[in-house]
Amino acid sequence: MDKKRILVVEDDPNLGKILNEFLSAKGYNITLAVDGEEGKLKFLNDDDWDIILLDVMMPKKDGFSLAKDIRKVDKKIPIIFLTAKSQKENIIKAFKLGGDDYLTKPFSIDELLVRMEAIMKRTPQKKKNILEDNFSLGSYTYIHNQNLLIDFKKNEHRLTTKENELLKLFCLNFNEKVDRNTALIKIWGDDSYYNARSMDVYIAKLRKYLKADPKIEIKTIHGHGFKLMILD
Amino acid sequence: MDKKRILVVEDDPNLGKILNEFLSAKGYNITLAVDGEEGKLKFLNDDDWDIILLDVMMPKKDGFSLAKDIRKVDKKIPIIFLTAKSQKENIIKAFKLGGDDYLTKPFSIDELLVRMEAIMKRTPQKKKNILEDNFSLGSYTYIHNQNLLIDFKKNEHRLTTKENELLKLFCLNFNEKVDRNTALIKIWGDDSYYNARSMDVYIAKLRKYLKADPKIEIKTIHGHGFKLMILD
DNA sequence: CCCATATGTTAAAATTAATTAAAAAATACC
DNA sequence: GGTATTTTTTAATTAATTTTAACATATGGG
Repeated sequence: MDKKRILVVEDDPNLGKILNEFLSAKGYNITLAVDGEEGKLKFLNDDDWDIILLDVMMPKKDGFSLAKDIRKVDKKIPIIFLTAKSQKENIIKAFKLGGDDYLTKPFSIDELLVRMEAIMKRTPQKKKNILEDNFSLGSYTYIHNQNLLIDFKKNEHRLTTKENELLKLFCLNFNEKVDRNTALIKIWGDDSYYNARSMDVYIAKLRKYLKADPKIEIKTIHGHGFKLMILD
Repeated sequence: MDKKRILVVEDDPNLGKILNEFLSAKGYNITLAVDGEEGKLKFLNDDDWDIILLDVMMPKKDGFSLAKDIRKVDKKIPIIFLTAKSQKENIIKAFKLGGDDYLTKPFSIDELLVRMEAIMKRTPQKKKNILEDNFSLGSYTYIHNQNLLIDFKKNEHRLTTKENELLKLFCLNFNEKVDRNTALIKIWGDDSYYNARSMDVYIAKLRKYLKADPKIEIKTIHGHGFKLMILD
């Protein structure tokens, strides 16, 4: 089984080091970021995190603000806040922002571990295996890391970067809604009007590629986004 | 609308009363047990709890022991411990027993609420409000995830997103009242005047689609909402 | 029975999405 | 380094969906 991947965003190098060593020893794969902006970059740069630990007070971008940005793109990834100050309003705010837990420093690292595990126990496994090699999409085969979409007659479509990122996002969220904004921020970096129009063009392209199998549909959810699904 | 059901096992009558009143006011359905044994009986006597709040120190049967018994029967039901003493070993033990959170008295009741909601957000809904793929609606067949309403002559109506969400909500609550506000908040996000008028337009559309079968009716409950039902 | 309010219905307006083509930008090739 | 090719973005048009508006009708309390 793959190691779970944890993004730790923490500006205190001591605590960062402790977390890194302890959690690595427990079999996790740790990535450390030392401020909110670096945390955001690392988060966006990758898409198979299992959990995120966020310091609240940090340079450049605080943990609450980062959590808000993360939730725009990913509604489900577990987030635990680690913080020095623990006023009641802050705790409530942390959960309202979509946080899953809130620990006040200094905390027991054993407690952090069991709390992390309790949350992850309730979090559906990421479908990273689905995209490991060949993803079967109706009568198509999709090999995302070769940008290849192959139909049942072995005709190959070589996908461009953007086409591939979009299709990959849909496959990772197969049968689930993908919000327009989520896709725009993840793939284009921001959700401006013109990027949205550009995405619409790519949706049309993907639909054209996929039309040989009438059972595959990129369904529009008006005002929200899209859903890749197979009809039966 | 069905309320979430909470089993509170707490021997302190004051705290029990506070929890009952507060959580009831927040729209939950509370059942109170005053010791571990009563808690166990009430838990076993019913099988659609949404979350369990357990005091640790209680007469007859302590919270840890009760949690252990509950986990023998149900691996998934969320459990939150509420306790006066907060030694590190106890916290760890609580989570090792399958607990989902651990609050030390006195705790903020608002914090309890947001923590409960954070856990339940990650807990799959009970099956009872999941619609079958092909829902038989009088002489129609409704395939909600394809936005299709098919009449007995195989004529298809492709429903728009809003039409579909509304019909789906009615089918989930077939033969039961759906409040206007419930529908507005679930589908439109808020219950402003114009959204309400918009919903009325959609009600008219659905009635038009469904008029081929005179037995199907979206009944108006003046001042409250609607009820989808079949006449006989 | 009246009246204020809620709901029903239809059409027009506004918004959002789909599609196609052309322009611009990026990349590959010689 | 310049040119051809591919990819991406912008633009313009069309289509679909949703909201607003205007007016009709029904309901229930006083």
